Amino acid sequence: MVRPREGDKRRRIIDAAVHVFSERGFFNSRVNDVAEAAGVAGGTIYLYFKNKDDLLISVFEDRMDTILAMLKSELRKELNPSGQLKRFIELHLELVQRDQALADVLAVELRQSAKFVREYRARKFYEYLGVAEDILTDGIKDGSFRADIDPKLYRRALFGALDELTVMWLACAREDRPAPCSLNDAVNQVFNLFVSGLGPEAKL
Amino acid sequence: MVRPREGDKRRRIIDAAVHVFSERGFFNSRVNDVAEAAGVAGGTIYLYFKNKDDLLISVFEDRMDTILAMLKSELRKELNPSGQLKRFIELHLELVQRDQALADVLAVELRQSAKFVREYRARKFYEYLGVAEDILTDGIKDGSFRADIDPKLYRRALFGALDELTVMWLACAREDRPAPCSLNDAVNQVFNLFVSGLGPEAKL
DNA sequence: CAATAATGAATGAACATTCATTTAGAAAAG
DNA sequence: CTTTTCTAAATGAATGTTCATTCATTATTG
Repeated sequence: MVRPREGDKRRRIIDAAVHVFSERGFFNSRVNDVAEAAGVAGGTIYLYFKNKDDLLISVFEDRMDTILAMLKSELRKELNPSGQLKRFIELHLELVQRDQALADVLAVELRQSAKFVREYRARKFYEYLGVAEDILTDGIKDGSFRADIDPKLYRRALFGALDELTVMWLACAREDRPAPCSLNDAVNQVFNLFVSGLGPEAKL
Repeated sequence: MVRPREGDKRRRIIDAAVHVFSERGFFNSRVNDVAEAAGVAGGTIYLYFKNKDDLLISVFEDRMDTILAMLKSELRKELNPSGQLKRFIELHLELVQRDQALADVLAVELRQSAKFVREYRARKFYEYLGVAEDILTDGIKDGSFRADIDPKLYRRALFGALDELTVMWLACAREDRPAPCSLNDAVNQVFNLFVSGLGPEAKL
């Protein structure tokens, strides 16, 4: 059995793809751009990926594996649903700051693949939503969240809110505008929104 | 002066584009598909629009004009920020049900144009966000909303939540799955979320 | 020297856009 | 009221470019 000659070429290609896609956008990126960035010949991409769409989807799957593992392990350290919710928000927004290229691919570029949006079932996206849903149902069970919410709907609302903030943040970064607020502020605002809403007097 | 031969061709093309784009997706739609659907020759598109991207952006602008006018006139009928917020949510989600093709173009297809996402400043999108922001600041001013929220952030969270619900709804419709809940339920859930949060005991 | 990995030049399909030509209606002329 | 002329509007076949993808060839390694 012949091993790949150097390092994991598949990994190198995926890493390169994150950066190329986030810089030029998925549709403006040539497969050869990714190859070049990975230090590999154009045709080599096709030894590891079926086509350009498959490469994008593979980027998604690869990174989501890491994110989901990290997310689950971090949430296990939180004792109650409220703390988990806060940590969930924090981890989502932290990622945006720590790895803007990845955030851009996940929040913007992925939506540009018809394959992804329409055909491919993003099992790992639903897994991410599932983590949020579990926090909500646990919270309902132990009385820390009201019982009359629809967790399927709330998990989407939560994801949508975080995703939109991500897009806003990325737009600022791309245009060298200052971030609208600190990470900590954003986490607190979103957490407050979801726990207390707009109501004038917060319980806490 | 020679008038256009029949009806407003520009309008016919825009109307056709909404349907073609929502059915096949922006990138899978040929300019000729739109022309055919509009009962017009391929080249005619280019008498009214600079290019394919410009057509997409024109669809956006055209429809947003209508939506913004309707939105503002409806909100004027509401007496307090709370009522306005509820109506805002209602109108957003109502549109998704009433005109799925349009909702799909606004929530999904538009994100597929690099021009739109990266270069074109969607003034009318910010106008839409501005309407939400005004509701929030009015509410803070008259004491119905807490003063420690960041309206710029909350308006995004609100839009993001509604947008994500839109995407969910459209996915269901496309796959002939039943809607996750009634329009009324969704409106109440989102309104409750934003006004009262998840806290176990709602004020109301 | 197999057997597999990698290469990158060549291919060909897809499609946005162009533009030489045609059409239709308005005005002018008779 | 025809007929002719004129011009903007419309047409759609042809163009040209842009890549994703392929595959015959070369390199590597056990």
